Amino acid sequence: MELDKAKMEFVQTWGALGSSWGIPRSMAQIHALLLSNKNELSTEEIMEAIQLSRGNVNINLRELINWKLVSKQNKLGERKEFFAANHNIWEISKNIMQERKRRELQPVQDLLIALKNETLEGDSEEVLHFKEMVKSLDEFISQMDQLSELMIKLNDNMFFKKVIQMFQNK
Amino acid sequence: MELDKAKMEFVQTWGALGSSWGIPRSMAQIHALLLSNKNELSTEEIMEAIQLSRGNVNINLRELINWKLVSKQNKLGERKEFFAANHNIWEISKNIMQERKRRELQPVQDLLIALKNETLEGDSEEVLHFKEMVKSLDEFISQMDQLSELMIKLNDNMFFKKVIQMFQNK
DNA sequence: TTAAACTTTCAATAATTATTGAAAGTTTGT
DNA sequence: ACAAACTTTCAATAATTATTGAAAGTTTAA
Repeated sequence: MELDKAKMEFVQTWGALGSSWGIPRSMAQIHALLLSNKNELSTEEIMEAIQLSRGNVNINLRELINWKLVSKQNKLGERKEFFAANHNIWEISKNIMQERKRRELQPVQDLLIALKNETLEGDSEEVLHFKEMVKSLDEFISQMDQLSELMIKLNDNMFFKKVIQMFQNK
Repeated sequence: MELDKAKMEFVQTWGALGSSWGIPRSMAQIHALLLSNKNELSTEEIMEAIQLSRGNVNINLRELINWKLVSKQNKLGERKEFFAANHNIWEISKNIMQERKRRELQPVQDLLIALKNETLEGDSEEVLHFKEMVKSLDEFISQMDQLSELMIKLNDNMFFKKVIQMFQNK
């Protein structure tokens, strides 16, 4: 198969994945294209490769930079800007997790904490149940949070593998 | 604060979270409502509480049942069906993870495996980079997969906490 | 200081996805 | 067999979200 065809298949599939997880398809596609390329690409090259408008590419590149998944590069003697993906899979996943946590999980945690501190009026058994639910959700989220922190620290591939193996036989 | 008000805040926030993660807002809202209630609710009660149409509630309840997050219940002497959430947070997260893995991650894994087995034509350095990228993504996904399997096994709260603590000081 | 090269913005539009609600379908009791 | 009670379906519609593209803005070099 032609390399370029393989790249485009990856771009499509990665775009679909993003899309079903609430990431704009174009953003995920641009990310996939940059991941596929060792070298940095210009806005024009991205537009051409995935058939997107200039505005779309511009906005989504900015977002990818916010997420720390892509960085701007300058080429000697070239006026225009080039873009390259961060190719470290651990950093990629760390940055995606951090960003989504901050944007989308934080509001939930904030509400759960607020609800924990509220005195609720109503049928006492129902109040008890609700409080219990809020508490266990909050605990669960905290634990996932800790687990993700842990994973970030354990970004040494080998060590991580060992940890998993170690507990796999439990 | 009134219990019902607290419930509705939770419903709204949970709905927004779902929405930003590619889960239909109504589905997440219905789930949140059922989580908030100890007792099972009828379609009518759900429609009333969240102001949704009968069709919407029906379809999203079916989906929640597919995801194993909700079950149908019968009440003695009542003809209509009632619905109750699974209240075990570990099972909830396990089921959500499994479902999303199956639906959305599987196609990516399939593609990555296919690409690993392809012979690619093109500039050899670029091919090498692309192959490397595919390989490390595939490895990463497998590891996350294993980690999630592990977590499912470690659904004993206490033990899980210990594991985290154990490595936290690393 | 000019103008070409390049980037950014954002109102308009398109595409996608979710929701409605009425009609059709099913089940149950008499 | 009937009809009331209830559930399901799905074409039409609404809501949301993403994308376009042309105009405005910026930077650079001569």
